[in-house]
Amino acid sequence: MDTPKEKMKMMTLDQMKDKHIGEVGTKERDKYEFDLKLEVLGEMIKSARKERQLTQEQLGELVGVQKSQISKLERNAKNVTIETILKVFRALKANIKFSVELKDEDFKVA
Amino acid sequence: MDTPKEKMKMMTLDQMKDKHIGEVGTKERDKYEFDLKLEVLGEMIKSARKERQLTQEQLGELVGVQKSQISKLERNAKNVTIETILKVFRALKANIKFSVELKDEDFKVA
DNA sequence: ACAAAAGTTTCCATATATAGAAACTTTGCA
DNA sequence: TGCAAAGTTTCTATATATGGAAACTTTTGT
Repeated sequence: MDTPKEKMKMMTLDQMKDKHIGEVGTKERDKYEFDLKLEVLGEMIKSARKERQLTQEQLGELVGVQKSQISKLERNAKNVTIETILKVFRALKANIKFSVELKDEDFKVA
Repeated sequence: MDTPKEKMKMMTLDQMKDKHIGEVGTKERDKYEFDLKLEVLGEMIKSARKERQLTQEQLGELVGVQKSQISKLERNAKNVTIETILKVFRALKANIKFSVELKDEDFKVA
C-alpha cells in the first residue's frame, strides 16, 4: 500500500534517530510560526506530536496525563494556560518562542 | 543569510529593561522575541505597556479590568491563560506570534 | 468485514485563574 | 519633606481549566 520512501512521516524510530543523530550540528529542523490564536494552538500541538510520531496516548504518558487531555488540547476544547502549553511542548522537546510586535500605528488613549 | 535591515530583535530581559530606561520617545515598530516562559511573560506585558506610555490603570481600562489585574499579570502572580494574554496584547495593539521548533536531538519513546 | 488502535466525548471532582474592591506601599516630584 | 500618582497586596467570589475514568466513535490494517 505504501512505499517506504514516499512516506517520510511514517519512518521507523530508528530511521528517525539516524536522521536526527546525523544532523547534530543543525540548529533547526522543523519550525512553525503562527499568529497566536486560540484556534491554532491545538493544531500546533497535533502537528508537533505527529512529527514526533506519537499517539495521543504516548504523548499523554510523556506529559503525565491521559490521552483524553491531549485530545482536548488538540481540539481546543479549553482556554489553555501557559503552564499547560509549556508542559506539552517540553514533553515534545520543542523550543517555543513568543514574539510581540507593537503595531506601528497611532495609538491613542481614550 | 544576511538581514537587510534589522527588523527583529532578540533581546534579553536586561536589554529590554535598559531600553526603556531613559528612552521614552521611541516607539514605532518594536518587536521582541523571547523564549516562552512563565516568568518572562509579565515582563513583556510591562515592556509593551511602557512602550505605549500607559499606566497600569490606563491599560486596565483598555483591557476592561482593574489596575490590580494588570499588576498581577505583570508580576506573574498567576499562570495566565491564552485568552488573557490575547486580551492584553490586543488592547496594546500588538501582533503576537508563537513559534515552535522541534529540537534536533535524539527523541526516544519509552 | 472485523478487530484493534487511535482519537473523541461525557461526566464529574478539584484546583486555580479571573476579577473587583479596598487597603497598603512605593515612586516621583515640587 | 510631603503629597499625589502609580503600583502592589489582600480578601473574596465566581468561573473555568485541569484531569481521570469510561463510554463512545473513527481510523487503520489484514
